[in-house]
Amino acid sequence: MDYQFRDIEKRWQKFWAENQTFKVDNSSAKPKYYVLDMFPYPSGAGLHVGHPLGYIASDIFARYKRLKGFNVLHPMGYDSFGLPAEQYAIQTGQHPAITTETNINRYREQLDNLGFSFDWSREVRTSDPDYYKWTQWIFMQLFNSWYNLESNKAESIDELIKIFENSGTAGLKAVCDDDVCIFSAEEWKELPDTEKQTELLKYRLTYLRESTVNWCPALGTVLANDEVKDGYSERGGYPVEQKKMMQWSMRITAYADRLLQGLDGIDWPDPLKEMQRNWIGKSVGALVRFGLTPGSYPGSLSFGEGRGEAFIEVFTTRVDTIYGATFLVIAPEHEYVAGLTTPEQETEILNYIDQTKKKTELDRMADTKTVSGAFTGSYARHPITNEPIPIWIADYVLAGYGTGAVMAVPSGDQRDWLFATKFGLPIVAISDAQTNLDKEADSTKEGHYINSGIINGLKYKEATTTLITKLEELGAGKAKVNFRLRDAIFGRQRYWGEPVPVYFKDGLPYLIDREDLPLVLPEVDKYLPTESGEPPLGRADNWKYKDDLEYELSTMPGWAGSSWYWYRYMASQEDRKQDTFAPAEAISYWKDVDLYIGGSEHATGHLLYSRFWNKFLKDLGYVVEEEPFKKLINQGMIQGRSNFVYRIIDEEGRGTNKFVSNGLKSQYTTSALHVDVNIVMNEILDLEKFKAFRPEFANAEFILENGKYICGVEVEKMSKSKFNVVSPDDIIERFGADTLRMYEMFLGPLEQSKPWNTNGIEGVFKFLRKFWKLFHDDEFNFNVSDEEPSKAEYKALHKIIRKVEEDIERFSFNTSVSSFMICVNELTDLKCNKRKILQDLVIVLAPYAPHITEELWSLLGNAPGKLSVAAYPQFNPEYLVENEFSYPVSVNGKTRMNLNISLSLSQAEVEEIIHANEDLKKYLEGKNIKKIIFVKGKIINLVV
RNA sequence: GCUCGGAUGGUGGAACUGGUAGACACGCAGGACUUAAAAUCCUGUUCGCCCUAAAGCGAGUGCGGGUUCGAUUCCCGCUCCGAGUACCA
Repeated sequence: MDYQFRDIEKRWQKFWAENQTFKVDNSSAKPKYYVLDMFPYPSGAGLHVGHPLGYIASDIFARYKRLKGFNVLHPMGYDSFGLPAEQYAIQTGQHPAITTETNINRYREQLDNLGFSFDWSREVRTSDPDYYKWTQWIFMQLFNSWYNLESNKAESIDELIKIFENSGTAGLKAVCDDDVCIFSAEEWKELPDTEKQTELLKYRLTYLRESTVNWCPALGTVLANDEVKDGYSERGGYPVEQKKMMQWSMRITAYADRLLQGLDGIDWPDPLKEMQRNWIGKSVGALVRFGLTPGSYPGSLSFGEGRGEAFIEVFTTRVDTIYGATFLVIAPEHEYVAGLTTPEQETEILNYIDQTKKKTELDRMADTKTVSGAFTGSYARHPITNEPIPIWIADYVLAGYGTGAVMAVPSGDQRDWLFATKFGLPIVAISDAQTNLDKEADSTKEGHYINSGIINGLKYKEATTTLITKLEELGAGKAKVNFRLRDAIFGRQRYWGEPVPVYFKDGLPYLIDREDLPLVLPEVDKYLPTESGEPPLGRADNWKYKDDLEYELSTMPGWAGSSWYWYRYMASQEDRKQDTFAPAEAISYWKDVDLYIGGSEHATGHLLYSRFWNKFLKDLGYVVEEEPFKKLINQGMIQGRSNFVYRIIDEEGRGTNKFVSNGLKSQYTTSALHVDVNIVMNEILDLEKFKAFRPEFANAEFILENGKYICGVEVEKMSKSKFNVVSPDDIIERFGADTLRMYEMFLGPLEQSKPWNTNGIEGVFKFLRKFWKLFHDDEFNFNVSDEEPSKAEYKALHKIIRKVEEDIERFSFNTSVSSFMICVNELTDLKCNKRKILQDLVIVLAPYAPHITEELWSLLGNAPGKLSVAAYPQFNPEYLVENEFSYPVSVNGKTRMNLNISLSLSQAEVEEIIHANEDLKKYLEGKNIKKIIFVKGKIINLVV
């Protein structure tokens, strides 16, 4: 029989499922290897051909590692909470759980058709109560923890209470809110319980606090920073505004430094690490206080009382430029603005604030060129020179970063320079290396300081340390590290997410008892906010803890369930009966993910949150590794490739039913129409299928070139409306899963983005048929010989054994597909049907094309299903040893001819051959050979 | 603006530490088999020059320069495309 891929693939997929071929144990004499894919959100559209790219790569890797003798954990699951199912529920009333279930079944079918070697017994679904029980449990651990900067890790809140009881806040180094109280042990003990709880909330790693959030009215929920793109929601593209709300947050900032440092030790793509570094945004600098002498401003600022004079605190990364600070700028939202504004300036300031408020986030971003601001009328004192410094407000200073106030150094900072120039403020040079100050600012760190009091004549490094010491002496400043990273908002006013396991008493949040987990999502009549604007959970009947206390109505964000899921996979079905998210033995066996494959769009979301939760769980001793994902590969995005037909437009500008081929379209007035890519092959339109594509095309006429209708091409996002979605199901139906797997790899480097193009898939299909043919005679009878292979046959085999090893280890899957083709072409030419060659070749190819190789493996008489645990053949370099090499001989770097020369010869002997060679003479034309470059096994180059 | 990628035939791409540029495949052209088509197989296919072929010559990895016996690969300067990020003090 010819290669019957449909029958073979179905049969082996069934065999693997029935025999649980890829089920893995949590213990083994073999070394462990954990290969993980980013689990999908099961969307209603199903998988398109771009989705499996990463899964195919990871499956090849997992299968290869099994052959190499590893105990491989390779699981799959679903990130099944999310907005689309809920939006669908709002429109149709269908419960999101039902939609999700349907979509998951469809995904599963599609994944099964690709022949992946997942251990499905370990599947997880984040929306499953047995799973989100543990998401809620982790939330509870975070609530019960604080971050101790002394030990530099998270500790139990009970420890903090003990500290308060023993010594109050004295000497405490903790990550906490800015407004924590200072108290002694005695004062603490005197506090009523509600106040104790209020205070503790300021330390908890997940906490409730009034904060400015990204509110999306259209979605009716808050969004995290990474879910907002250019002022619009990432999902749906709705406008997002800033709003103050009581919100659950995660104190990820406590881990900022560890998240930054951890990047150095992990094998991730550099651009991705760089994105995380930028997102964390560490800047090293100083906090400096500019004093406000009582009477120098009109308002009565109460903030300084009892603690010395009032001051404005600024953050700067260039404390060395402090002598160049000629004014201060504070954000329009800064809390002192009202207190600092003099009566004369009041109108101007109020106008300016008004103006700023009207600007949307987007305007503010787009319009970075216009300089605007207003003078408060008040002055602060320079901390070192005591000179009076005017205080301005301007919207280029952001309330949310640093202290919301900056010292403006117009000679060293371009924005400050523009501001000073516009408003006529002084620009003072501070370095002898500064040039062109009348044209622009110069932020150089070179040169020696001038006009700079105690640092005159010094260079950058000494100046900085000198100043910080001085400021500390004066009590006017200190070194400070600032991060751009904000705490992560954790609540969503949505239905389809994990309920927060919290109830309220006297307005304060308390955790439910652990025994009451999971807190199961209640039924609601509608998936919309309540009439009073409460989240959908407010609609649930009797949604009260112990029938009495109000539950939290927000649910958790999409990233909650995905921030720890790789640990749940470590728990087998048996393990999941235990009362733990994963047994300690399983965690200490699997430890971490050795290889993680997924898209780079998760750089500042999932991949950062996961690292945060992992570090937290490590602090508490539940997991063993500081970093969860040792090696990470970003697969490229597969874009769509749209095809177009060109409809001719008549004189009146109406579309006709006549279509012109791409090459001739310039001779007519046309409009381009998307045409379904599935009826186009190699840009040639299938005319009959086109006529059937839509009723109005049934009588379409065509103007052809060379008898064919050639379509236009453009690269766009893959989407239904562009008719460029290619489904893996169709490809598998036509060519089989093995062909699809190999073709997706053959398309190009894994990490590179590329448009999907079905042109060329036949090359891979032909390859598999040729491979099948090696094992069969012309009548397709299985025909394998036990004869001893020739040297050439061994050579072909061992070349591929080594090549595939090298390629897989460096994730270069496309090149090994080429090499397989070369190998099969060679063996076909050699008419090789020797078992000793073919059996090993079956093993080497198995990770790429698992179905056809399983079939041939059992046809060769081996135990069915044991291919996946066969041993990868041992590479023997002896078969590749050559004693002659065809040297390219070049003259002045230009290759002229090839010469077969024994590899054992020395340079002197080779030179002799060169000098004696007649054919070379014509290239020399009497010129003298100055030098002969000879690289053994590579090249001979004559310099003349 | 800043950061990070990338640019090689008609197309996808290969060339791993500087050593024969264009592997492998698609497409295209021609041929064999066939009544015909499909399938399969064979030959050619970077561009230019030479009537054609063989042979040969010249150019050639976005552009300009450099290092080197030798550069797709290393260095400097630019152009274009893509991604991320943005008054971050």
